Amino acid sequence: MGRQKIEIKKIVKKSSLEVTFSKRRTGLFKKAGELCVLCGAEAAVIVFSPGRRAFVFGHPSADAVIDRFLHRETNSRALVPAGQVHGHVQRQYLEALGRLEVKREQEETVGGDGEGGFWWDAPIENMGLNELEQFRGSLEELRKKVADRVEEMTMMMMMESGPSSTAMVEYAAPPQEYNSSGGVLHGHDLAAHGVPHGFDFGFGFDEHLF
Amino acid sequence: MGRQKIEIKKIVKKSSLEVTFSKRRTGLFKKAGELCVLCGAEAAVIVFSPGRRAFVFGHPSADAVIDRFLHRETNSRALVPAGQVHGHVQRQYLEALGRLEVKREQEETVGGDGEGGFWWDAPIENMGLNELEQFRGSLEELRKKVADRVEEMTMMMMMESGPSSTAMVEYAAPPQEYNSSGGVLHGHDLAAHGVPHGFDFGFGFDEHLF
DNA sequence: AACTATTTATAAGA
DNA sequence: TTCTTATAAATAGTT
Repeated sequence: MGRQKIEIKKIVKKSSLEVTFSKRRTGLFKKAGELCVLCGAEAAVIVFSPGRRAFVFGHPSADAVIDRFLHRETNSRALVPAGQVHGHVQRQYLEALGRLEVKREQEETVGGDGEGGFWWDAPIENMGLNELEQFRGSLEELRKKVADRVEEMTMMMMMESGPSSTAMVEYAAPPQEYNSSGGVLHGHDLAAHGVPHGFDFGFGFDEHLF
Repeated sequence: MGRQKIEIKKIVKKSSLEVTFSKRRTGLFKKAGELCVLCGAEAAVIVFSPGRRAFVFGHPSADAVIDRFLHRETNSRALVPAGQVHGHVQRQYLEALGRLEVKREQEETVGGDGEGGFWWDAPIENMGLNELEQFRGSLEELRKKVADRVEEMTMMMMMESGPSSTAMVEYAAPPQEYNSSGGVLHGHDLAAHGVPHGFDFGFGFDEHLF
């Protein structure tokens, strides 16, 4: 949608990638907001830039939508686009497990044009089940943290009110940076997430941020 | 973007609303997918139609992105659009609790054009804390179900493989209905979500679905 | 950041 | 509902 048609393939030129990411993320959030208003829908959009920065849109809030989604897994029906049902379930779990030590090819300005496929298309047959166990353990831990959080919430709920609305938030990985507008919610406030958090699988990558 | 410009306000004519929701939801997912491919980003989009049906887009999977989001709450910076920070935290929790008995004004073809505000802007001061307890209890229940699910997964993970890709899934609240395309994964399969599920608060409304 | 030439998305209509 | 088509929007390449 511009001076020239582009193929939907990874942009290699970093500067272009950044500007495109910025423009399209904005457009995506706008679209999401319009959908909510026009149709009375509720939506959440979470986007992680290749630089690991998280951008979030939510109406009425990302947490509300995410919670709603996470709490009603039963009674579902899938409409997978192409012909890809195989490995779906499996892959989701792999992802949930915190993503394995599969090499990730991003930010590397892979000169050529070959798609090469996404990293999560990597083989998984050899994966052990210990991750599964780890997951179970983490969940148990989660349960505990939630129980504790309930106490905190009990307090917090007593002291706030007033209208709110659609919120677009950027969760930054790095300590300081990127304050274009709006107030800053501090740790304590942000800790109040619908679904308790704070448990981690211990995985992660070190990439440049932008 | 069509024969005629439209205002971004809730569509009252139900038939139009359904068509618009469908078209725009599709467009939103497409945009999200393009953003992921073009920029090497990861994104998740969750949309609940006014009929309470959930549509989900995710790359590499909604769960992966959601998990990643939920696990890194610290170091955040908020960019709230208007001037609305009040009640945010609180509201998030209310949402998480499964939404209270706040009258929901949707689908009702409220003739006029007055916005009237969203249902979630309803007062909440009178809410008790019993819901909180119920939440805690549900979580405990969740933990159990997850533990069981781990067993199932152990089995499932052994028998699937092959490339997959970005997945668009529709989670339907009602038992049967709405199969426009793609294969149908049965309960057992779909139960395999990154973040365990299956617990319910017992709330809910009965609305038409679309 | 702004500015347009074009490509896309999509509101109506069939 | 699925397909057209006229237009409104989004945005790629530039400045």
